[in-house]
Parts: sequence; C-alpha cells; structure tokens
Amino acid sequence: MSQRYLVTSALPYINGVKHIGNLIGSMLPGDVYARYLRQEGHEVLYVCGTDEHGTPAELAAQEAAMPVEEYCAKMYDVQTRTYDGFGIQFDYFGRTSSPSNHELTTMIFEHLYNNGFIEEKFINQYYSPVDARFLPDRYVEGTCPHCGYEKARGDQCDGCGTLLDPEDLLNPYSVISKSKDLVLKQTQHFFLNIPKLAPDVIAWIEQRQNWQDIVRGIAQKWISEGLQSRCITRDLKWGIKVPKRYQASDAEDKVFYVWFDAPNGYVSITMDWAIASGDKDAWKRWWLPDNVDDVFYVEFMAKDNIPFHTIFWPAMLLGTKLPFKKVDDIKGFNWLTYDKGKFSTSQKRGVFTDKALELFPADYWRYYLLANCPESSDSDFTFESFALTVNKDLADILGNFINRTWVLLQKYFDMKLPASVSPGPKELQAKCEKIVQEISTLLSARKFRQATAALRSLWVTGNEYITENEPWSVLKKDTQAGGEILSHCVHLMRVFAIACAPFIPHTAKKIADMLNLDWEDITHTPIAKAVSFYRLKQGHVLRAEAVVFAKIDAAQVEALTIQYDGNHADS
RNA sequence: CGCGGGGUAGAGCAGCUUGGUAGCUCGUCAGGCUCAUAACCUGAAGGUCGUUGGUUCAAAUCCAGCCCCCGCACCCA
Repeated sequence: MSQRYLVTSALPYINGVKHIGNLIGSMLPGDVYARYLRQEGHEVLYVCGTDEHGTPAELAAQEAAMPVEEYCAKMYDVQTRTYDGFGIQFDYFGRTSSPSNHELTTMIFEHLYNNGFIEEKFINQYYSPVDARFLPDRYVEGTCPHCGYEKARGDQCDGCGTLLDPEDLLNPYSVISKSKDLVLKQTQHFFLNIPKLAPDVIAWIEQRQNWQDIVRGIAQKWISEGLQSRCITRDLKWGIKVPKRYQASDAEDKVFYVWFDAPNGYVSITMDWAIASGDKDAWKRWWLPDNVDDVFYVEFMAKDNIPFHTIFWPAMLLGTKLPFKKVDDIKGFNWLTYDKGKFSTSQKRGVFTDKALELFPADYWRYYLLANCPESSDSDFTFESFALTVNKDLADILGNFINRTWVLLQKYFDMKLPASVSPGPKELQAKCEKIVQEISTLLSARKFRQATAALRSLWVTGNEYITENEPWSVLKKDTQAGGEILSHCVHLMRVFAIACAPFIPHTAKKIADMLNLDWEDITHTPIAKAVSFYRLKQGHVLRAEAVVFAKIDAAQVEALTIQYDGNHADS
C-alpha cells in the first residue's frame, strides 16, 4: 500500500533570471522534500518548468529584440542550467509552451465548454491598425480623466490610483507603437463561470482541514468576497490558441490567458516526462490514479500563487468532471525581502540566481535559505546574515568537526580507519538517534527552518563529543583508545552525510567521498535510520581531501552589500 | 473599520493547532581546551511573551477590544 508522492513547485515565469527569493519560495523546499522522500524509499515524482505565455513574456522578448519563441527557448536554457547548478533535482523540468500543454489545455477547455462552465461575452476593446492587433489593458496608456496624469495605464492610473477601463482614458495611445490611431471595437471573449463551479470548489476546500492557516485564510478570503467569472482569453499572438470553431469570427486571433494554461503545465510536464521515460501513459498513474489516495500530492509556492492553486485551478479540474488528482497539501511561503526592501529587477536590487552561483557554492545558498526560509512570516536577506550563517554553521561547526577528525587521522593513522567499533558509545548514539528522528519528523511535516536547526544541532553533537573525549591527548598515551574515539567521529560523519543529503547534497556527496562510501547507499538510507555505527571496518581507506568551507570575510560582505544594493546604478 | 503578514531577552527567530516550570541562534561576560579555518566545548547575565479586559485552579498559548510595524505603481514571488 505504499503511497507515492507527487511534488510540484510553482512554475517560474520565463521573463528573466529569478532571484533567490523565488528559489526559497518554491523550488528549493520542493527539492529538499522530494529528496527526503526518495531517501525514505518512497516513490516520488517532482516536476516543474517554465511558465512562458502572456504579455510580460512578449514585452521582455521585444525588449531583447528577439522573437518570443526564441527568447523563451533561451531563457528556458538559462533557467534550466541555473536550477541544475543549485542541485534542484527535478524528475522533469518542462515548459508550458510544449505541444502537450497545448493539447491538454485545449482538451480541458473543451470539457469545461461542454459541461457548461464557459461563458462568451462581447466586450469593447481598443484595436490598433498600426500594430494590427487588439490591445489588452496594459498595452493602452493615456491621460487620466480624474487627475490629468498623462501616463495612466488602461487598468489603473498611477497618478491617483483610480481603477480605470481603457475606454476611460483621454487621448489613448498604443504602448507598442505609440500610435494614437485606435478604434474601439467589439470583440469576443471567453469566461470561466466560477460562480457556477463555486459549490464544488467550496465543498472540496472544506475537506482540506489540515491546510496551513495562511493557505486556508487566503482561500477563504476569496470565497467570502464572492467568486466572479474570470476571463480566460486574451488578444495575443503568443500562447495556446483558442480553437477556431469556438470563435465568433475567423479573423480573430485569440489565445488562452496565461493563468488558464500555466497550472495545466504540472500535468503536461508530467506527460513530457512520461514520453521521455519511454512510457507515454505513465503520467496517468500520477494524475488519473485508480485510487486517488494512492498519490499524495504536495504543492510548493509563494503566497501570491495561493488563490490560483486553491480556487481557480481546482475549479477548472472539477469542471472537467474528469477524475484528476487534486492537491492534498499546499506549502505556502511568505516573501524573502532584500535588506529590508524588495528585490527588484528593474533597479538591480538583490541577488539573482545566476549571480548567486558565481559568488558562492550552491550549498551555501541552500543552507542559508533553508535556515532562514520565510515560513511563518517574511524574512530578510542581508549579506551580513548570510556570511554569519555560513561562517558559523558550515565552516565553524560542520567544517571544523570534519577538519579536526581528519587532521588527527592523517597524523596518526595514515587515513585508515583505526578500529571497527560497534556499537558506538551509548550516550552519543542515543543523542544522535533523537536528533535524527527529529529531523525526519520535521521534514516529513515540511518544516524546513526547524529541520535545518535540528541538522545543525546534530553537527554540534560531533564537536561536543570530540571536545569531551580529547583524542589529541589520548593519542599521546594510548593509540588504540585514541583510534577508537576517532573511529566514532568517522562514523558520525557518515550520519552527517545521510542527514545532510536532502539539504546540502553537494556537501553530503563530498563527505561520502571522503569516507569512500557509495553515494547511492547514502541517499537510500532513511535519515531516521542513519545512526548505525557498524558500517565501516578497521582499515577502511579514507580519502585525504577534506571538505573545506571558505569563510566570507567582513570586507567581502561590505563590498557585496554595496554592489547589490541597487542604489548603485553601475552594479 | 480596504486586504494580508507580524509584534516573545541587544539582534534574528521557535513555541500558540492539543492552555500547566519561557526555548534556540548570534552578540555580551566568565571558564575549559589548544586537535582544528582566532575555530570548538561549558556556564552566566539578559524577557512582567505589544496593550487592556475576559474565560480558567492555571494563558505567550483560548476569546474580545485597542495600539504599533511591514507589504499591496512598474518590475516581481
């Protein structure tokens, strides 16, 4: 009856390199969770991918002076490489622009249409002959009728904050061509009839009593404010085309609004994974399982995405009347702020994922972000706290313990394990058992911040042990006794490698290499069962090269803080 | 009465669901050790848990009111 786990992270949008807040808000915790589950021996599928459609993608491509397809392909490569660099181990990292997503989204639309959940409405919209297209709200600017601000957008005036319709604007012009030659034309749009689906959605949410407060709260808020029909089409070229047979006229070029196709990506990316793995129907085991309880589905996302995953997407899936697997638990994250402010692409404020990897090893980021992840409230990134965490925890506690052990082994035992010692000292073993159990429990509950703190306390145990037992002085009198102490330290390192693996896999791998242990074995040992002191035999050859964490010094902190502050335009 | 999040030692946080000696990290002070990347280990000082009132034998934890802080233009999660 072993349950299998489906894990997804919110799909990162395509228009640029994501920042580290994005990473900790979805992909990194998803990865840690998926790695943990695999290590426990569960069957896991972890999928993610780029969300590629919509106006911002078109605008970004335009700015880069590239065709939008080409732009997306390029950014997809960049993002894929970056996540790979952080060790995010997706089973498949796909794209919402894939053929399978086109097919799936069209199919979902047709089911919704046939089941009576799609409405057609005719609305007035500006058409620009110069651009040869309809202009969505944000493509129109003009003078605000209320305050006279000249660059008011079609949906809202930045001058006075009033919500507007594009038709309200005086002297409207196209954002694309700046053309003032605009005509108001009637155009057809499709809407998802959410009020009609609401009873099912509400009933479904009622069954999810175990959701976090933030998740339930946001969902309840949308429900209590009243669910409205939502437009699912846009007049854009880039996107999944609405089948012609549903359109009022052949002349129109409509695509689905990005929010309508993006979440389907979770399913279509699984389809692409299935194709790549050679069994094209394998996706059904996850999304249309014989018994819905065979799959436990967890989504990771930042809080802004919660309405889409609690209301809109479930409404769509329910509306198809097909037995799609729906989410069991949602792990929502707050924001990571950057030095008390916001990350900003335009102001170049904050650390972005590509730069982050150039600056420091992936595990520095993974560890820091997990130890400080914005689980219960927003949390703040500064290079100062980053350096403090890395220096203290990774270098001084974990790195130092390893170094202390290794130096003595080298000096006295030529990198061969001095003794087979089993079992380990009772107290040490008991202490480790307790911590390792705690880490496991916390990870399974998806409490990353506390799990990371527990991991750290495991490392402290090592330094406690070595300090109390003083192998350096014992060795001067009794090589055998000193060798046994060091052997226990080596065994402890194996426990560390196993426990670290989901959090900081690169480091865990290095420790495994030092111990001359099989990585596969490490990553298939459940954390809670890591405390086994029997594995290594006397004479086992250890490798000399030690894991070294370079510290970040104060001058570097200062330089980085200034460089990424955004107030310095030359950064 | 716009929405959401938060107010717990100098700083950053946990604990609150399922009330019952207030816990962790950094910093500070003292000690130990000198194997180690001036690192490690131990101990101490430091909090009337924003505020007022209620429920209770008992409230950081439950309930009500109030106060303060943060985010909500583009970008962006």
